[in-house]
Amino acid sequence: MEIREAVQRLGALAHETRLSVFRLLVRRGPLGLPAGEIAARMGISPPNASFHLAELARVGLVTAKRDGRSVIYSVDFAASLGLVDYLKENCCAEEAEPVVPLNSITRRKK
Amino acid sequence: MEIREAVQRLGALAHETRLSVFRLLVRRGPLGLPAGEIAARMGISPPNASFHLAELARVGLVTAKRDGRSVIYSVDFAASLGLVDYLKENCCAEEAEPVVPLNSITRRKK
DNA sequence: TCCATGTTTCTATTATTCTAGAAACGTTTA
DNA sequence: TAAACGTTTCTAGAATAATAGAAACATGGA
Repeated sequence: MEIREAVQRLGALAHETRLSVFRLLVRRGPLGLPAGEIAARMGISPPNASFHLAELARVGLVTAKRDGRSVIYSVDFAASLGLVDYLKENCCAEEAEPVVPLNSITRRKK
Repeated sequence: MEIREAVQRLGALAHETRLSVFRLLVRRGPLGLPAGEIAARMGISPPNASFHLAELARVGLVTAKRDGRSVIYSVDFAASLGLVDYLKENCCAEEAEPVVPLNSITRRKK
């Protein structure tokens, strides 16, 4: 995953309402939930839910499909796992290669 | 980890400069790097680096300690791992318990 | 076709975040 | 103590994100 994509997805989850929505959808699994029910469960207005769901969809963490009058949102688990893997690899690998030539950038007089 | 904390840490990483700084520090490991060298490596001004480092420190992802004139920043690996674990548990557990009583919230006429 | 339902888009407002540059602060060395 | 260095804080401005409510859009059923 590229850093831009990671930043966008992290940003999408970096909001309490959106993270809660996302967790709800994860628990729900592949079935997904209609937008209106998500709004009701979260206690937010349908426009607000739509706004946040659109952001989650924009960055690829959830997908939407219409079913009659409803729009069913569900998690894209591959994308979600991809983000977790990115963090694991880039943010917790303590024993990775050292950052090399310290003095090549800030030249300090010995 | 509580959701508030997760949101704050996700938000701290949801910025290209900060995520790059964080990755640099992860690669550097426990030794850490002084603020000025971080700024030089990232190609940003010292005040801007300080601003982003302060945010990373505020949410607990990095720690700072003074060493002479320099301030050395290094990753808090426990906190970082905690965030990754939070995501793994809450965002990828496809087979978790189902979201239960669908009709108790939005009552639809059968 | 008309109406009800579910959802999204639009508009306006407020709040937050980011950046740049100047100034201030703390530490070391002369 | 004065000067230099490394870093942070402050100030102001610009950009971005979030919320509410009204309006518009899409679908299904009478």
